Amino acid sequence: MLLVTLVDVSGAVAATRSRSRKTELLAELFLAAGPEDAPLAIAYLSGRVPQGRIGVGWSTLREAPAPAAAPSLSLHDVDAALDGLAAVAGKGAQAERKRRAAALLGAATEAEQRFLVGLLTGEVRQGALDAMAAEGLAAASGVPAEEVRRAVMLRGALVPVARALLAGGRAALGAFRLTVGRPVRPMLAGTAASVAEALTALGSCAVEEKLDGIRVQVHRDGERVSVWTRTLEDITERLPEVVEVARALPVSRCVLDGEVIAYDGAGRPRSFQEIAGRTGSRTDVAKARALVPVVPVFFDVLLVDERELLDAPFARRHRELAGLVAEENRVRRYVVEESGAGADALAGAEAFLAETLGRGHEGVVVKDLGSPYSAGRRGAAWRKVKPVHTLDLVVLAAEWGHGRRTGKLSNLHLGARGAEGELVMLGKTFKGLTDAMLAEQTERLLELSLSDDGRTVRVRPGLVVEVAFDGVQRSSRYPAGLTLRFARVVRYRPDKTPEEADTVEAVREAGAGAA
DNA sequence: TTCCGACAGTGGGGTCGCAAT
DNA sequence: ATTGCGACCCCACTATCGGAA
Repeated sequence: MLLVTLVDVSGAVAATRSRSRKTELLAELFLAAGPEDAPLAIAYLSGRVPQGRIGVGWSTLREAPAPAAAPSLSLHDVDAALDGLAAVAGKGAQAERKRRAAALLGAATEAEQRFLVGLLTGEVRQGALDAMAAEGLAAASGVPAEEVRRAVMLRGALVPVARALLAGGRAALGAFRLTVGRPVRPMLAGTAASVAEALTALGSCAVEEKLDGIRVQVHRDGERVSVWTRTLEDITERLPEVVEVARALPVSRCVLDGEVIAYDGAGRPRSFQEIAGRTGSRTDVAKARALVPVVPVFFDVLLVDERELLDAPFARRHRELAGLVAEENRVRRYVVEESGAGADALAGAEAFLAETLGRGHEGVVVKDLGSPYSAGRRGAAWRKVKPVHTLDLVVLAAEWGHGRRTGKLSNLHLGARGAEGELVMLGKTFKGLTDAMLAEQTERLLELSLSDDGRTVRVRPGLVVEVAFDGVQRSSRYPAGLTLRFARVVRYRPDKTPEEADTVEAVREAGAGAA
């Protein structure tokens, strides 16, 4: 199949907002590709490259060569070029990657170049990625979408499922079962504004500690142990402590879900930054381990010996977990039975949240005790509750938006008042803004404009915004040495002047309170 | 008819490893 | 030794479609 065929379909998918139409277009293309080309077509149209890390990003692709006049590239040509790129390493790698990328782009037409650049920078913006591609695959093969989705969740990837389905038909999906040694997509949590809201939504539930670390899925088969992240990266080699804990469990096979954290000398949880640094270290694991030893803390189990538990209710899965894993390697929890739901249960759950925060953790996750493990879904069955802080900050500048925000000032630079009354930048945010707010802030900020370099508009201090955030973290980027974690705009404060905005000192205190 | 679950889009800061400077 | 880049970790929120209620 020619790349141009796929690029045309991507354009058509982007041009319609109807999801059912997108699904039809994808299905037609997958059928046309045939078993030979469909895996590549599906990978590219779901915004992925099979090679994974290829070391090519925006910077490498900045200056594209003149486009080809006529399309000639096939999907296999692209695949071969990406194989070549992925294999480049060592001295001169940057230049060699640039050369190879330019050769590929030079063989592509203008439209093909745009698609390839988007694909390689993770910005295939056609309003249909992984989940829509799975829908398209289901439509193309005449198999219920639910079965395709489940197979993808259990295999952890779409392309192998597509290959099997197109070659072997619906019956081939039976092979995709929970398999020890092969990770499934983890179940994710939705949010709730308060414990009360979560309890009302869920009935019989467990309120569990939410730990601020790295999500891990651990598989053990005999002496063989593997550890994966949320996106199913294999990090077994980096976390020997986790392997040791798994090997010591009194079973021969199991699949566990949990979080890796670290404690300081006083037994308080260390910051996310420290844990992430440790988990990311792979060159000298022994040294990293000595500095920041980690501990796995599990909250779910998907398989024990021959018992597959994905579809078992959470209450049953937790009984299995408690029988398998020592208390110090399990999250603390507070159980609310439906029969006991009421003021007492709410008070108990809220007290548990307060204790959890007091121990230095992030918040709680409230989980429906009757729910199965919905691999890969941001299930309504799990709801996280975290405290939110807010401050009033001054807009110092704003960046022009991209995509659907083109022509609107979007990303706000936020400042607090310093000791001398000067404004100190603390970070940026583009979150929480409705279309109406985007339109209004664009107009107001342009009135306050001091300069515009085409990317960033600097403004006179005038606009004050109420910003919500989860906490304060150390920063090497901003002058005060700190920045807000997950900042988002709640509302404008037209009633406040920049002189009435919060101070850096107040931000620091909010951070201390949050920790 | 209205409501709500699921998706995609729009990006944020920190950290590590690698190659270039 | 420092810097730039890519890739990954954590993530919040809004708009929209289309099926459920």
